[in-house]
Amino acid sequence: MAQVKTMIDQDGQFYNHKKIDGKWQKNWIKDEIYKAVTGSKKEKMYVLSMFPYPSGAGLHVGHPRGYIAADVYARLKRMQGYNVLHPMGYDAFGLPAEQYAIQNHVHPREAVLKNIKTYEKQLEIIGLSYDWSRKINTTDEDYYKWTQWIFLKLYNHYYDHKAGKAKPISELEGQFSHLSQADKDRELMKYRLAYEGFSEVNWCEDLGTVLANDEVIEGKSERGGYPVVKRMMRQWFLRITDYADRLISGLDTVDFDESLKTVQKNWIGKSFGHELSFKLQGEIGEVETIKIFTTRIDTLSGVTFLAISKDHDLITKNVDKFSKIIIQTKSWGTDEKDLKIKRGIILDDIYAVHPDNKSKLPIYVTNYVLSDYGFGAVMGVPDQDERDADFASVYNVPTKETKLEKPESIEKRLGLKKVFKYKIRDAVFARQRYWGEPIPLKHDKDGHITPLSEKELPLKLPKVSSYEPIGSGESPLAGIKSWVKAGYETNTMPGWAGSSWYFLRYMDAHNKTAPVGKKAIDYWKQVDMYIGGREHTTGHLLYSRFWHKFLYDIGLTVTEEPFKALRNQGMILGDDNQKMSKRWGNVVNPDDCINTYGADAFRMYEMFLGPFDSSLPWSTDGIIGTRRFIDRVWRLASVVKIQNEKNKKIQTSEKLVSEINKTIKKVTEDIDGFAFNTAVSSLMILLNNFEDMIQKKENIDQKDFIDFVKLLTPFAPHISDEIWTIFKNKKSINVAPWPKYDESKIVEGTVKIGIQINGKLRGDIEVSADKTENEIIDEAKTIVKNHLEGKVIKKIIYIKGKIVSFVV
RNA sequence: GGGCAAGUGGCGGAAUUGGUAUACGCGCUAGUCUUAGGAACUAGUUCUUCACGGAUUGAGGGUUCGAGUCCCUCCUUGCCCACCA
Repeated sequence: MAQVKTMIDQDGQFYNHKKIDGKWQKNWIKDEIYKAVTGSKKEKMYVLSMFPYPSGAGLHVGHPRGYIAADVYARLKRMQGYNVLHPMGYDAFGLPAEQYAIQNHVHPREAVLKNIKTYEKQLEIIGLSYDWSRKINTTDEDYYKWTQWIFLKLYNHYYDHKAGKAKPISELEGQFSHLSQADKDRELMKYRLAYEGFSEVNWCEDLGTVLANDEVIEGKSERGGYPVVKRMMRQWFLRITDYADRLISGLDTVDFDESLKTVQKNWIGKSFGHELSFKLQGEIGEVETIKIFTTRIDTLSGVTFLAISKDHDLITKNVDKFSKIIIQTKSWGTDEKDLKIKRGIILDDIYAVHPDNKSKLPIYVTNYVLSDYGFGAVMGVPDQDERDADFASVYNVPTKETKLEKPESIEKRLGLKKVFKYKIRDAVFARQRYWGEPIPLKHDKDGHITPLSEKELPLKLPKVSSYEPIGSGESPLAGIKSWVKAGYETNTMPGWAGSSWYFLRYMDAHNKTAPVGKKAIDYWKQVDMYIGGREHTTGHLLYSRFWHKFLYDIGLTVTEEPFKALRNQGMILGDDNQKMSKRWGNVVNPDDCINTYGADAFRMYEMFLGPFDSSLPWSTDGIIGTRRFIDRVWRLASVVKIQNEKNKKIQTSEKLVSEINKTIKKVTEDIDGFAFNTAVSSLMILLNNFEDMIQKKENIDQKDFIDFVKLLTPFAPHISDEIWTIFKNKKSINVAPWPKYDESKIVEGTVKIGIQINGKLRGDIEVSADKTENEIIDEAKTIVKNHLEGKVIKKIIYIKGKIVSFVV
């Protein structure tokens, strides 16, 4: 190694990342080498990182991990000759910007633009290969125009379950032509994929606003600790439940993590069972039966009671009769702790009849039956169901031994239907807030709703004097006279609206006549590789899949699924193994790391830390390792350069050529498989091999060295380009062809294999490729002859290239 | 309570999927060069033992010539969902 050092000293040069990083970042933009070309003859490859919500806090070292991985992948694909689309943008509607606006009395847009600026500066110095010409921002009018457009399409379509796809609502209008306008509106609303309805919200009287679930802690507002109650509120919903089956079946066609698929399937929660009506007897009113859903119809003989929720029709349609019960149930808490205690009230003078044995079954109003699943009623089988048993023991309901029966015979006897039920609920698509897309609908005085025409889009957010929700719990839009007078909807869209289709917009970011043009969607089709956090599994990812399927139905997209493959990154934790947060004071800023060690060392370290999908603690100490690596590559480059200038004919040793070919294979496969940490480590091993050769005064052909630099390029694009030019190459190494390996050169002359006796390692042996099995075994015997003395060999196992094992 | 992961040196982790455990990096120890070094380089570094040797992948058991890897029981940690009938 002494030789290496001397040469460096003569040059007096160390790698100066501060100069070189910025130089190449500028060059790349100037030469537009990362620009994706729609319609190119090259094969397309759409690599996407989940776009960020630009918060005021900026990036910490955990955020870029996914971006860097996506970038490494995109750079590999580009070098492999693909036409790569790798864009970036911002998801900027939502609560934090609005809070900031309220506190600082500025327009939320100002906060958003300020934060985006910070983000962009931080992203820039990492050296990511984005095509910035396609940048989007969900709060731009040119963008949210199309979010509103999609909403209108949802409003104007229904789901035809026979055809298995969405169809125009106009097809249904004929059915209701005999009705009055108001009745017709009401009927159609039951079919629209975007529909108006009511749902319970967390209402805080003192704050005069609706709160999200995570803003409520133990029945009190997080801010101020004021009481929070449930209240019904007018909302908009999207009928995602109509797509439940396709959202499940589509999972079979995509390359996602199996555990993630399971989470989505469980979230959708499809279960198979039966519906059954129990006749009521006694002092019954309007309601004559209680309908239940069960997945265990085979346990019917064990039913000893019925349990219904406090919102069941039987109660709500007999308010006078059950007024006492209604008052009592109101005091039942809804917190986790309250729900652990089973509560119930028996209905007097009224009971259900068992369909088989005609026994009288008591009916209880309980807190453990959900009102919005099944029919808000269950048959109680204490003998079989733990929860029913739990309840029965508290209220002394008798238990009956269950004789399990074949579902088919019960179906036949009672004439039951098989049905499917889903856990997933229709998605609430309205927020009583200012900073979101206005919902493009008009309410007439008589209650009739008129959707805006496409020409009227975008419906722009009006200026308001205050961003606080108004005291009625409605959004600030309800406080604007002209807005209300015009009849515009005062709810805005939720934060996930803009993010449910943004990946389509990148394909054709400046299209004025459609969300995405025909030519662009036909070429790009779908995202080939999507990278982001696992926390979006049941939110963004499910909603995007839903929207995409709808857009497919109406002919806008050309694939059923938006994302062909998905990879999740693990979280970067603080060095105290806790989530990085200001609260714990363990936040590490990428800017400082990059400033000290350079973008390449930072990028490599992020990838080297550990497996991409596992959560790992950050330790800035370790980054010195990848920085040393960068320095050593730099020194090696100057040595190789001098060697090649001195000698015209240079041949790299066979052993090193073999190592290079091995590494080409390994790095290519590892990046494809998102095993970045082992890819980096194999680059380090190869560098060690190069240095060994230098130490042995062996020469290295610069062509072979450049192959190594190419392997390095996806991880460390700056130094790679700098070395590339030092060796008098033109353009950028980032668009140079990826090296290919030669399988025949990987095979080494000799292999060391282990010798085992009864499974214990007792020695090893150097074997050349031309030796036969018998020769190897005989040689092995002599090596371990001490261990074999006086023993009879019962069996010999030989695994080529791995092991010789003697059983004695 | 349910589901899903995962337990390997002082630390982050690797192991061709049943075949030489601890690659690579950090840290640490010693040395070289240096006015100096918290720089760079060289050598060493799982534990135990002066050594020969022995032990070792959360614990215990099993299958196998051979187990970090497969099976069973238990323990621990992390994440997600939580009364979905």
